[in-house]
Amino acid sequence: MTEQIPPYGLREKRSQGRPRSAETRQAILDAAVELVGAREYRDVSIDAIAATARVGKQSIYRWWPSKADLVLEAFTEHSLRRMPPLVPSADAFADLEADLARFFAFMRNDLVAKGVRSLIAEAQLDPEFRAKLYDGVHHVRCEALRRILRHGCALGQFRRDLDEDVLAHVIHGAFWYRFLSGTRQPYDDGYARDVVALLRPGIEAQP
Amino acid sequence: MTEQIPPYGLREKRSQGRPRSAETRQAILDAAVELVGAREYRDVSIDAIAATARVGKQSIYRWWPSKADLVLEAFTEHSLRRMPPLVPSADAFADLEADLARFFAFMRNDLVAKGVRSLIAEAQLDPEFRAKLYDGVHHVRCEALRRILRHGCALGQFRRDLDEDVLAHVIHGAFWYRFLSGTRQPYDDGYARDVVALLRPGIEAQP
Amino acid sequence: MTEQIPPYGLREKRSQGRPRSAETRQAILDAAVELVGAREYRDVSIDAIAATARVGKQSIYRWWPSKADLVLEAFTEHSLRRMPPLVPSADAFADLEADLARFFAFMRNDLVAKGVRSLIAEAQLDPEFRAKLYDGVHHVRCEALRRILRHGCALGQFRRDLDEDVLAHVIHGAFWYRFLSGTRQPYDDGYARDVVALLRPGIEAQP
Amino acid sequence: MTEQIPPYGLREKRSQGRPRSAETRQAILDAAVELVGAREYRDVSIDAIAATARVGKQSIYRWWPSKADLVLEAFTEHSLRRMPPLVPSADAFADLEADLARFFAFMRNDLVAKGVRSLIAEAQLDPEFRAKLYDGVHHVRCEALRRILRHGCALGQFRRDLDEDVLAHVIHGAFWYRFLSGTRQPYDDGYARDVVALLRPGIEAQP
DNA sequence: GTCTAATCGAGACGGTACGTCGGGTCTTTGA
DNA sequence: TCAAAGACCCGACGTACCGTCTCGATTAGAC
Repeated sequence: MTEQIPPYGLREKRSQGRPRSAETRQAILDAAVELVGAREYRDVSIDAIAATARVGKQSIYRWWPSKADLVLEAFTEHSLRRMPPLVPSADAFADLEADLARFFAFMRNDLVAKGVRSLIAEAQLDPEFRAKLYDGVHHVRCEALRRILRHGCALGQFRRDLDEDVLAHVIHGAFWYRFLSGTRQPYDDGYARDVVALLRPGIEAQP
Repeated sequence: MTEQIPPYGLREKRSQGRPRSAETRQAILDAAVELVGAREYRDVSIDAIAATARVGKQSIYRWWPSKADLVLEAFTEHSLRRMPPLVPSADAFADLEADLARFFAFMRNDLVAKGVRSLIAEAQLDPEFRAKLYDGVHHVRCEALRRILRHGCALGQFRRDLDEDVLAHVIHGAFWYRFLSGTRQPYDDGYARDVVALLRPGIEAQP
Repeated sequence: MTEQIPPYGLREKRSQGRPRSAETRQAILDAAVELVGAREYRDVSIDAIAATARVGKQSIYRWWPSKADLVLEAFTEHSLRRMPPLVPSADAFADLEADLARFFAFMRNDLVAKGVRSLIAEAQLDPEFRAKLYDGVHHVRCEALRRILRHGCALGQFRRDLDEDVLAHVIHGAFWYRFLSGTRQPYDDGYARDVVALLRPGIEAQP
Repeated sequence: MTEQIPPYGLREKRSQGRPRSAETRQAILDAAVELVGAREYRDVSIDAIAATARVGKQSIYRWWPSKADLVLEAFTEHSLRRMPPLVPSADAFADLEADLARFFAFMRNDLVAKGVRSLIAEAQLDPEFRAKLYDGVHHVRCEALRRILRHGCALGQFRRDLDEDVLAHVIHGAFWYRFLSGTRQPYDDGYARDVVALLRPGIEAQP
């Protein structure tokens, strides 16, 4: 995720000196999630995270370059990784709709939504972080979608000449637009169905 | 736009006292655009805007409740309003693609992109501002799209049973995803063509 | 005292902008004296002074370059200026002894001693501040002594060929040594008498 | 010197385990002197001393309770002990002047002066350390002076009824005042001569 | 032609958070 | 047990902005 800092436990060489404390790390991540849930992201200060985690501020700055990076890692561990991959069925269109519906449901969780919104905001203000977020969130989702697309091609349901990127971005865009724009229309099961229905004729392999 | 404070010149009754200075107002808006262009939005402080505009800080707070509202108004006047409506032709699909391509080109301008990114970021962190931004930006674009859709229906090119909202959000989402997610794929004329081509079978009226 | 910052109320031009608040200034000085009295100088943080004075930290940094400068001004106003000049009598030796005894008594006050010790400490660590402290404290005392010396010469009690600086430094040194060195011998009326008695033969005009 | 911790090599029983490294001890003391010479005492951190000495921080804290104690020991070994006792001559006044002049010259060394100033500063802020410093520095000097006084008495040059403490403090005060107060007058051979000359009539045994 | 009240530039004010530094302790590995 | 390394908790630092306030100086309409 955050490329500079390898995930805890994976550093190649046990360097000398006192090793990093796993309790401290987890306390910080937990505090971050808790506070982002409890108040506006803007109003979550590093000071408050440190105080909540009963940790020195330096222990945060030692391992994460910014609040955004910390929150990204916190939410990645807390929730974003918790969406298990979909098991493909015999109907790729159904899989597509199910995957969308499942993702929509996942994002309707208030805590998750709040965290993701914060990350999106941060990403707009910092191109470097935008890249990190792409790798950590968007890229993962795109891969999931791509798997369904290839499965649909293999099943013969989808056209062979589809541009995967365009399709993936249109489908995901449908979600992100409703999530980010402030429109009041929901991203629910019905929306998932409508989106797939709208795109189906453009995707479907001709008989 | 900023609901609390009606746009300059529209307040019903100017009670006695010194009237608002138009130069001051414009200097503030200009300074805001200039500074957002020159550095990162988060590094643009109200103090800096006031100093650049050679204006007292109070003169900013008197008329705009926050930096975000100021920047929204500044960019609305500076650029967002500058996109004239498209004149409909005999081919609604061509109109759709042209409108998209035109909007993409508009957003490829660095200054505009920077301003819009800032506003999107702010909108994620503040639900109230999200609503303002929807009215000021997204709603306007949706209306433009709707006009094309209705024209397409009138021409008999588009299906009558389309859900305008779903279609508008899918189309716009295609743009916003590429703009916001950090993916490296461009939003250019080719993308506009691809998006319309992908959706065409789902939109087109059946013979 | 602090040369950069003219004493409050003496700045030549009423510059534009909100004028400096006298209440704020006094609250800061009072808080400084109070806290230096209540705990060790080292443990008096700028944060604590600001909090005690119910004042923003910036309001301290705006007017004093360091804690030492603040404490110097605070104690100058609080106590160091409070020692009224001695009225010369017909016996310059008695005047000398009385002035010393009076100064000793003044410095036996715990609060004053604590403040002065802090300032001496700071002065050792910072040559610039040492100069400020010399002007504000040592120089003032030297002047008082010089006045007595000249008076003694005028009366014909003191030798004419005395080196004022040497004499002043020997006399003051007698005090500062006991005050600063950590010796347990007191600086009391008896010590004032002994010092004057020891020096008398070297000072006295020969018949 | 540092009462809690007996000088290296004097602890009665070295219990089992790895013994203290003399190289480590010396490296720390050397680093302390080097850094105090190179920058301001207040800017010399324990971290920096440890890094310069290529030593763990704990190895410092294990043996010295504070930076001040470390610097006191470092300078005691480095320089303060290096002033050999004066050999008494047949003229106690000349001895007195020579001893003063020699001490002045010693303190005119920049490195020594910097170290001593630091220690004096620390002593003002910490009564406990003040006592240590008195024992380590002031008391030693007082003893040297006392020896000259007694020699002068034995020779019949000095009055028998002198108060040793008063005299010692006046003489030493003459130095410390010029050293500590920030006055620009020097503590040189001439000053030594002037001080002794001023005091001579008060000291000299009456014929 | 005053009077009056809001506006203007300027900048001080009470706050909050920042990211860094240093102190003194603790926990590893290794000698 | 000591030593080097360095992570840990803690608290202070000095700075940057925030949004509010208080000045003197303007300004145009109301009287």
